[in-house]
Amino acid sequence: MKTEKINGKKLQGAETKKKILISAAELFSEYGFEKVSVDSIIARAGISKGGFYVHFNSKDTLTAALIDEYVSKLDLSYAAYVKSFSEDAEASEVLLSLVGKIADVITDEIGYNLIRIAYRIQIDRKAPNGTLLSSNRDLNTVFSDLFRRGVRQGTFRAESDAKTVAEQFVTASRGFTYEWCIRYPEFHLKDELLRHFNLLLSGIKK
Amino acid sequence: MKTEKINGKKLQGAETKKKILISAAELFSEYGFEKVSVDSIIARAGISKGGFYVHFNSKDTLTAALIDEYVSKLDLSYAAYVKSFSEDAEASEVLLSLVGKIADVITDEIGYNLIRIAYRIQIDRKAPNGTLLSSNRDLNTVFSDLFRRGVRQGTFRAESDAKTVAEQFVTASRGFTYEWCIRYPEFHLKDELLRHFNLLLSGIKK
DNA sequence: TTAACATTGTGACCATAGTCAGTATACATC
DNA sequence: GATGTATACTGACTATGGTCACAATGTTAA
Repeated sequence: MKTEKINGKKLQGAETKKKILISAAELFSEYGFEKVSVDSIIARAGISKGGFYVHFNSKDTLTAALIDEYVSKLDLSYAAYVKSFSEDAEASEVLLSLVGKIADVITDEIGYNLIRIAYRIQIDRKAPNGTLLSSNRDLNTVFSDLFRRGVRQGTFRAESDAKTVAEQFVTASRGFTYEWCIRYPEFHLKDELLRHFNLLLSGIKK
Repeated sequence: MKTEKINGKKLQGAETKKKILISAAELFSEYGFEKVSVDSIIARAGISKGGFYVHFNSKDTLTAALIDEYVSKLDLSYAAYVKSFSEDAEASEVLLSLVGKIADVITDEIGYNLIRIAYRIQIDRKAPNGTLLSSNRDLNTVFSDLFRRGVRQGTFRAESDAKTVAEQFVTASRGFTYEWCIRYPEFHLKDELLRHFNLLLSGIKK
């Protein structure tokens, strides 16, 4: 008597999906994301081609799910990082530290290969919209909180909406990360990001 | 007696390459960039698979060459656009107009599909480095000239190097265009670009 | 002239992502 | 219990980008 008979078809499906995710994760960590074929994943998971596509619309969808899982852990650390500063710390200084931290995480912890694949998948749009984008939602909040702190402290202009400014911060960060992907290794992400945010802070006009 | 015998092998090769480019351009305009296979290109060009790969390292390389050809024409118009303003025009106003113009060209003239493919090819890095990036070199000059004008007019801070600032402008433009690609059609490129450049101009700090 | 070399070109072949008609099984309804 | 339906699953098949051993032909040097 099999467990799936007791627990129903949906549970069986969920277990198969988990098997795929585990097999893929293993293979990816063994051979790297780009060298793993769908065939090798299904071979290890012990299922058929068609079975794979019951659970994932594409190889990219699976990859996105795994990357998302991995990256979302790191993403949580941003809020913690900001909290490690004193409440009285200058918003602009915390902001620049955070941006530096983001650059470090991207270049050192996540790494070029993973980021490049994630950014390619996003532009191909084969993975469900926002699987990878959504991980930046937390970051959005962190940024808008920091902006509000600056306004409260009286050092930031209060003209703009915090949410809008935060979105621009995230977009700029992602944009510079894209640039890093297409210019790697010449483009120094941390330097350029900090330069840009410095410019954003002080402005160009007198 | 064939012309290629008179003019040598290299000319023969060049003509084949041209045949490929023309066939591909025709097919792309008939069916759209993504629906054209290498097989259909070589069928129309009347050559073999191997012959194709003598002249192009990948399908993306060919596509990049065609996109580059198409886009480089449009790119020239930026310098002309800036020249259409009076020399005395406020640098910041010309800058914002230019950014708006760039957004218009991207969204209306080049279009979502082409841009997305170009940006994907760049991230895949199968096309020779800079085939598409280089088209922004002119834009770089336009931006740095504008920045210098602002400094000369006394409205811009003179702290930064014009070349560095211009690079940031180009990077930010490209970054926001990437964002447009992954968020299309929700993300409004022109609005967001203008918003960002406005912020860059006036700064966040008081 | 001949021999070595470089370049263009051929087409069979491979790798791999994705499709689809059909099968099997669990569950709901009568 | 029979029937119908939804979901999971199978595996052969297709589409397509790319490779490679080899052939043909032009070029250069002895």
